[in-house]
Amino acid sequence: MPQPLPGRRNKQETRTALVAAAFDELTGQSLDGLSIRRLTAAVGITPAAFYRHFTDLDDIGLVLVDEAVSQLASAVREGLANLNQDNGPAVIATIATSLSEAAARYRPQMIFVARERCSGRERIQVAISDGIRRVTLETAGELKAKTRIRDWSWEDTLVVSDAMVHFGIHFIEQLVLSPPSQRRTDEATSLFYRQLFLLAYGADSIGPFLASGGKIPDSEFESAAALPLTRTDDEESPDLGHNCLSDRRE
Amino acid sequence: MPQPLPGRRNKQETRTALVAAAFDELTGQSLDGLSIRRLTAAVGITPAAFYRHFTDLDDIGLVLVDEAVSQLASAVREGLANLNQDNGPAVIATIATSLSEAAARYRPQMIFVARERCSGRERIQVAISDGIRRVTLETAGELKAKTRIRDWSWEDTLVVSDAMVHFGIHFIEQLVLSPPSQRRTDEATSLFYRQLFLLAYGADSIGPFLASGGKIPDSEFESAAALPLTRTDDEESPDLGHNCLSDRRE
DNA sequence: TGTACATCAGTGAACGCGCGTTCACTGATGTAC
DNA sequence: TGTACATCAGTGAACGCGCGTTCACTGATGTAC
Repeated sequence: MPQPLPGRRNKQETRTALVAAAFDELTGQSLDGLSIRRLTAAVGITPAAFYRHFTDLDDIGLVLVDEAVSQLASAVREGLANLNQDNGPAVIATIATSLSEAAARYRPQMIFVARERCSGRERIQVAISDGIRRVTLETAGELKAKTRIRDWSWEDTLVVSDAMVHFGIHFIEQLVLSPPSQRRTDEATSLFYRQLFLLAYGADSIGPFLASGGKIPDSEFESAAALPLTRTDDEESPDLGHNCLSDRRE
Repeated sequence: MPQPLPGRRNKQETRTALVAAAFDELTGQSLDGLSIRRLTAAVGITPAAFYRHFTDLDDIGLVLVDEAVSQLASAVREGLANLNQDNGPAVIATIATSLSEAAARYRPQMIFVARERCSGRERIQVAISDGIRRVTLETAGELKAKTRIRDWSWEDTLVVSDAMVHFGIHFIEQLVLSPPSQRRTDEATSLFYRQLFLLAYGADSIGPFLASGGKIPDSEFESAAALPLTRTDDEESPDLGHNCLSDRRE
């Protein structure tokens, strides 16, 4: 039975078209401004038909989040693929290339992430934050697996991966939120490149300090002093799994 | 003539109330979802009266940007007030304190900045980006004036200040975008604190490298290679002015 | 092969609603003389 | 002090519009026998 199910003629196609049209519309406005009527008009169906596919705007929004975060995660994963501690500049260049390719190829998806990351729609915002969190965790896993950071605590590693991911998001935002221009692209790329460099230098510089039993002095910063900053070798991995991003729901 | 102008009874008061009500409404939704009718109802005037004060939603939006960016800039300026190269941890703690105080005191304003920074309303987005750019420039000026970074080129200094500002925005976003909880606040503070530390270590570590005539190798990163990374002492300050943020329009 | 039936993606009309914006107006305030 | 006048923040009714959602329906498709 390779034929489509009875009566379900092109349901999946229409659904896909709706999602694509949504990304397209959201290139120029926020989810709050999306309208079911305009969306269905773009796909060539009646407004009422929308409800055959989604229960409401938040429902399709979560699908958008899923796809967008997924593309972001792929780009990051690709960028980190040949992470190692020996050829820093090349690794950083690879990361920058992966992200800027993703920004070009999946521009609507990246715009969506940037825009709705802080949106007022709580479910959407939470879903995106969770996705980014998973990317950050995976990045931390890669750092521990492949760089000198491997001796750091998970917590300190996450400080680095969070910084990397946010530099990356900042980079993508710059590439994607105004009409692409070569000059702006070059500037953003150069900025991202140097920021990762700065981070690598910082981590390298703190690393030996920690390894020699040192501790970043935080005594003067009372309210955050509760959290440890020392090196720990035997710490448990957080609820991560190195390919936590692979198990996409289908 | 200390009395109000004829007929203008409480115009300024009403206007202020509208702005306040707008920030209040925008705590839970984006500018795209704001309605003139709900806004005026919150203030206790008729929808039509809105047009005595603003021409449309974008118009009041620009006023919101102005106030919000201004509060952000004040917080950053306060945080940087006693920057110097000798007591890193204390300086970083001061910055963190200033930002988290601003997040608590001006929560609606900070939410607005976070949310509309990538909004689809171009004029709003550009206005916020410009504001953040000014904060970044001012931060760079402070770094050059008060830290070891003073020997860096403006361009490289901006790499550091941009990173600092975006860590700061990231920090504020975390404090402000979900209901405040002590645990989350502590975690975000600790993260911000360590990220600035990492940056400081990175800058310190690259600094001597540059000062000894070194150059960060970027030969493997062709597309960004056009931009210089060497130390330059005689470079012109960019269009900045150290108090470029002080000349608010009244 | 032919007929009766089930499925279900999409239709089209209808609904009530909140929206932005306009307009002639009101009435409190202050000024001119 | 009193009167005529100008100013203008706010009114309230009205408008046309696009919105989300509902509902009984249609008609193409595939299945049972």
